[in-house]
Amino acid sequence: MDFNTQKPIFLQIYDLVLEQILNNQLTEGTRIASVREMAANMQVNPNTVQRAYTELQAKGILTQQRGIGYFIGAKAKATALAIRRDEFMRIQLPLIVRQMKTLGITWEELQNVIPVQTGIH
Amino acid sequence: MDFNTQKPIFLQIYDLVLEQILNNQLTEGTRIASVREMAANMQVNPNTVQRAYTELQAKGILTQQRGIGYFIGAKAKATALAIRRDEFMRIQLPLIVRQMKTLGITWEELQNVIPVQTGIH
Amino acid sequence: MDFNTQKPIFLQIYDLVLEQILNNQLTEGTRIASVREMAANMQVNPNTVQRAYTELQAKGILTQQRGIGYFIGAKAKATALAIRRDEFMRIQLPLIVRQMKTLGITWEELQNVIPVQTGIH
Amino acid sequence: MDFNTQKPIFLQIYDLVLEQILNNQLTEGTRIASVREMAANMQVNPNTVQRAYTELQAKGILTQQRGIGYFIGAKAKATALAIRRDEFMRIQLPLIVRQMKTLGITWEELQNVIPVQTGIH
DNA sequence: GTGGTCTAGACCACT
DNA sequence: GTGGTCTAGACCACG
Repeated sequence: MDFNTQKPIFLQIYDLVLEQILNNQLTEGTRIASVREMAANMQVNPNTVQRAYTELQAKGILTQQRGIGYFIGAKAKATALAIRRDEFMRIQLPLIVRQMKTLGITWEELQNVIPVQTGIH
Repeated sequence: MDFNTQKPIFLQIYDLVLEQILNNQLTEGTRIASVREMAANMQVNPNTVQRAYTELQAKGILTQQRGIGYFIGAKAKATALAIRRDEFMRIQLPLIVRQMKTLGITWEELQNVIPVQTGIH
Repeated sequence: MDFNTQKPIFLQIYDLVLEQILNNQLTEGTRIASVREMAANMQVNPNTVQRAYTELQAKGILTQQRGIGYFIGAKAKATALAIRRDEFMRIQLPLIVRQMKTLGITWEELQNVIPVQTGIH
Repeated sequence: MDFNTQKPIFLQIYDLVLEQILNNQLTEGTRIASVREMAANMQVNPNTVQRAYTELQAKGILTQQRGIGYFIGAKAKATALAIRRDEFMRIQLPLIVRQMKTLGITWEELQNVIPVQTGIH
């Protein structure tokens, strides 16, 4: 976890789980670390993890079995992908396009820069 | 101003000024609305405008003449463009690329969606 | 059992037994499944079944014969009905009436909707 | 607030606001008590109020103006009514119907009891 | 002043 | 053991 950024910790955990589902590191039906375990792993207060899990549950990514723990829900991967794509297309993309216009950056220019960046990492 | 978003209002003003400079709506050497005027226009607390102006001044976009007001600095347009491009290329672009990868979005797909969005404006 | 609801599992079992008594699926004097059997059937922790049985015993619905098992008590059906009716009339009905008032739902409207719902079962 | 019930306090506050909107005690566009004010009124921790407000905002009942406070949203009344009606019809009504069946309570019986109850209160 | 987040620690119901 | 709620108190960004 990155404690020195603007992004709330609970959101960082939320995103982490989503990403691990998209990466197949967490597969549908498996149990995810308990609130307390995750809190210990992340060096974070259990309440903070709780909040992330609650939001994930509200979106159908996690399901809960009482007294047992949280599990990756069925269709979690599809849902996660849909959520992310929607966010990207609806919120981020328009901002990007608008900014490129005012800055006079073209798509061609962009695609020339990208190979350099992705080649390094 | 959009009061119902997460983006701080002072940042919205900051961005607005930058954009107007890039659009030549504000040209170098002209006087920009006073803190109070701008606050009245925007239906916003003067403190908020003050903060935006202060940050713009720190970046050399605005210059202050005490008792007279704020002026668009020399080279403001070039500076604004440099700031924005740098931000975009160094910070935003890598995030975008990374996200597109995990979401499986291609550049071709993106360019198909964009005309629809930009066609509206 | 429904693990994904807010209703405690032990209460779900409690309700199930009551309902089966009212439906004559469980008749007075018969032996009910042992805690372990029921737990196995329901895919549930024996403690959970135990709790349901204990509460049923406290209300006189079940009687326990040590070393043999639990039995449906004499007058179980009458008791079950009394408990339920009392709960319904004293606790639930006033809440329902109050809510219908604030929502502007009439009894006529309700009875139009119900056939649709009950027609399915 | 009722601290001795099963119903979480934050939900009680949530419901209270919804009810006051339905009662026209809170009208669209007005500012609702700040988190801290409400917390003081209710003798409750600010975090608890915060949670209620956040959920209300997520449902579009409240809107937020940064640094100013929460306001009753446009269409709040209609939304509140829709939420409540949906809950009632989808969740509560089927339970009621099912219970009436097993208890052998008829609608006629019900409507005879109700005038007595509502007459008193 | 406003809301937003986080921690530490507690208590509770449930399995 | 599990999660759910709550408190007290703190710190922060924003207006």
